[in-house]
Amino acid sequence: LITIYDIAREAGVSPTTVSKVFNDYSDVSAKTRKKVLDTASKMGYFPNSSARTLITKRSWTLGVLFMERTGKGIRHPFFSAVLESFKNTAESKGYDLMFISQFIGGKKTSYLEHCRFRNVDGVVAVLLDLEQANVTELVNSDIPCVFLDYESAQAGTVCSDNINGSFQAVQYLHSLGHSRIAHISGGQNSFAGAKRQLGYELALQKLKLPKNEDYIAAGSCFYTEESGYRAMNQLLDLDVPPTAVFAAGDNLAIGAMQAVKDRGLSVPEHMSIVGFDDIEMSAFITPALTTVRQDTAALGSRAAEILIHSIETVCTLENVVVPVDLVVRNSCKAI
Amino acid sequence: LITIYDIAREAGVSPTTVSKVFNDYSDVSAKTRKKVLDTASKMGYFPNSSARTLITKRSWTLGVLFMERTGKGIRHPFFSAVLESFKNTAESKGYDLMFISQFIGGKKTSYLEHCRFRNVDGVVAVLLDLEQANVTELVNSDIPCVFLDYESAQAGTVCSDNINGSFQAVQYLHSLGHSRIAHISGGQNSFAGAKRQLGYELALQKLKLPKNEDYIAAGSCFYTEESGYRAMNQLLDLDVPPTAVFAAGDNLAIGAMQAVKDRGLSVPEHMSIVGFDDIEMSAFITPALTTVRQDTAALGSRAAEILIHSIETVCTLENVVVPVDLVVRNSCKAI
DNA sequence: GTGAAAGCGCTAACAC
DNA sequence: GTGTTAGCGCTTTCAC
Repeated sequence: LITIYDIAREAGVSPTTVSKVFNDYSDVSAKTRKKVLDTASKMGYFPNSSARTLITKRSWTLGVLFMERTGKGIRHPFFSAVLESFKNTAESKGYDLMFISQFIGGKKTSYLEHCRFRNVDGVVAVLLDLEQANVTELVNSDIPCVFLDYESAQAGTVCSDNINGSFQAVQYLHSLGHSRIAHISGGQNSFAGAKRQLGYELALQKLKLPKNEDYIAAGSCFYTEESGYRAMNQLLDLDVPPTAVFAAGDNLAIGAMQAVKDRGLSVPEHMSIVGFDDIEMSAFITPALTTVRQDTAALGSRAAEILIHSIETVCTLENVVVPVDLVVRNSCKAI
Repeated sequence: LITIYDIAREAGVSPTTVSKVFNDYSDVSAKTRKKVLDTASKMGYFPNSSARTLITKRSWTLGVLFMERTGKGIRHPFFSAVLESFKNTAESKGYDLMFISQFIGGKKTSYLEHCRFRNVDGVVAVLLDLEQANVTELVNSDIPCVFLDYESAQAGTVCSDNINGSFQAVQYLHSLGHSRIAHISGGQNSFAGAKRQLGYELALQKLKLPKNEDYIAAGSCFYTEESGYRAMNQLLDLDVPPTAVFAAGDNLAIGAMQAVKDRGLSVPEHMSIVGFDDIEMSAFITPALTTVRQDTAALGSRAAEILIHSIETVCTLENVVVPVDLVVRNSCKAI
C-alpha cells in the first residue's frame, strides 16, 4: 500500500506537496507537479477516501434511501429508472452512491445514524412515509436531503406534474367523446395518488363533466394489479358503468384491463383505459396502454442536481415539478 | 460531534474502554459497559466508519459493479431483482452496498482503483465482458470478487442452470408433440447465451431430434425485442418453418411473438414459444409466456454469501449453479 | 513554492 | 479489567 509519504520520499518532496498536487492547489510549480504525478503513477498510488473523509468531513458519498411500500425495493420499475438517472448525474459530479439501510453491523439503527456513521454528504429518498419518525429525524437534521414524489417545506423535492398529467388523461378521453369517465385511484395515502385524484376531479370540473362519487374506485396505495382488477369490477357492477377509466398507475390499469376481459368484454371496444407512469410493460401488453409518461431521466437528474447544489453551495429547498406527457397507444376508442 | 474521548471523559474511563465496549470485547465489566453505553446514548454518540476503516482496513462496504451491456443499468429487470436480494443478504450481515463507477471525482479511473479508493471489502459484478482489461485487473487483484452469470477459475461465480433450463424448455415442447423446434439465441458473446444454445443443442441430441443449422437464429446479445422480432422473421421465411421456438430470453420471445402476430398468424395456434428469465411482463402479455424462471432471490443471496465468506473466512472460489424451473403459461400448444 | 507539525476518530499492542 | 501509547493516511494551518 502506497501512501503520500512513499511518494514524497521517492520524489524528494514533502508529503504536503504531494497532497497539494492531488488536490489541484495552484501553488505548486509545474516541474514539481510533474515529478510527483510521475512517481505516483510509477508506484501505483491511489488516494484513500477514508483518510480524506476523516479530516475533511466530506465523503463524496450520497445515501440512497429506498423506502417504498411495495416491497419491491430496487426492482420497482419506476424508482429504479429514476435512480439510474440520479446515479449517472451524481457520478459525473464526483459522488458515489451508497444504500442506507436501517442496520449497522447487522444491528437496527435509524437512517440518520446510518448516514452519520457513513458520513454521507447528502441523501436522496424515494416515496416514503414522511410520518415515520425515522425519516422526520433525518429531514430535521443538518444533512441535505432531496425527496422524490413528495412536497415538503423542510427539504428539496422532485416530482412529476401529477395534476397536469391527470388533466391530460381526462381531457384526452373527453376529446374522444367520453363523458362517463371513472377514476381508479392510488388511494389518499400516497402522495402521487392524492395528487392524481385531485387532477382528475379538477379536470371533470374544468370540462364541465358531472362529478359522480361512484366513479372513484380506490385501488391499493401499492398500485397493484389485483387492486386495479377489483376496482374495475366495482365500476362494472354499477347500474350505469363508465365508458372510460383513468387509472392512477399502469399496474392498476393493467389489472383493470384484465377485469374487463374476464367479463367477456374488450378494451378499447367496451371500455377505454388510460394509465399513469408508462412502465416498460405498457407498450407490450395487448392492447398497448395509453398512459401518462413520467420523465424518469429528468426526475433523477434534477434530484441529483438539487441535492448536490444544496451540499456544495447553499441548502436551497427547491421543489421541482417535472412535466409529463400523454403517450397515446391503443387502449382508448372514440365513441 | 461526539467522539469516544468525550464519552471516556464523561463516563470516567479511558477511550480504549469505550472502544472495547463498542466492539463487543469480553474483557469489560458489565458495570463499566453499562456506564459507557448509557453516557454514549445520552450524549448522542455514533461511531465514525471512516476512522474505523482507516485503521482496521475493513470498510464493511461491498462494491457493486453494474456492467451490463443493454445500457439499462439498474433498470434491468433481471439484474435489479438479483441485486435486491443481494442487498438484503449483505445488509443482514452488516455490509452496505456502494456502486463502483469508473470515475473518481469526475475523473476516469479503473474499477480496481475505485475499489481501493473506497476500501471496499469485496465486489459483486454482473454480466460483464471479462475481456475488458479493466475487469481482468480487478479479478487478478487481491479484492474478493463474485460474478454473476459467469464461470471463472479466478473468482467466485453464481449463475442459473442455463443448460438444464434450456433442456426443460425443449423437452416440454417435445412432449407437446413438436419436432421442428428452433432456437433464437442470445448470441455466442454472452455467457448465458452460449450456455442456453448449448443446452438447446444437447436437448435435441438427447431427444433424438434432428439438428438443423437453419433453426438457430441469432438474436442480439442485448436480448432486445427487436432482435427477437428479426430472428423470428428469419425463421418464418424458411421453406419448412419450425412449429415451436425456444428463445434465450423473454424479451427475445416477446419480439418473436410480435413477429408471428404481424404475419397474421397467432401464438400458440401457429407457433409455440418458450422464453427464458420470467421477467414480470411475461405473465401479463397475451398470450402469457411460458418460460424458464430464474431464481433471482437465490442468485442474489448465494452471491452475497459466497462473497462474504471469502472476505471473512477464506477466499474460496466457489462456482454456484442455481436451479431453474419451467413456468407453463399459454404460449405453447400440443400438436 | 515548499515543508514541519498537528490532528481528524478510532483501534491494537502492550503494560499494569 | 483497565489505561497508555502509537499510528492508520491524509489535509491544513502556518512558517519559511
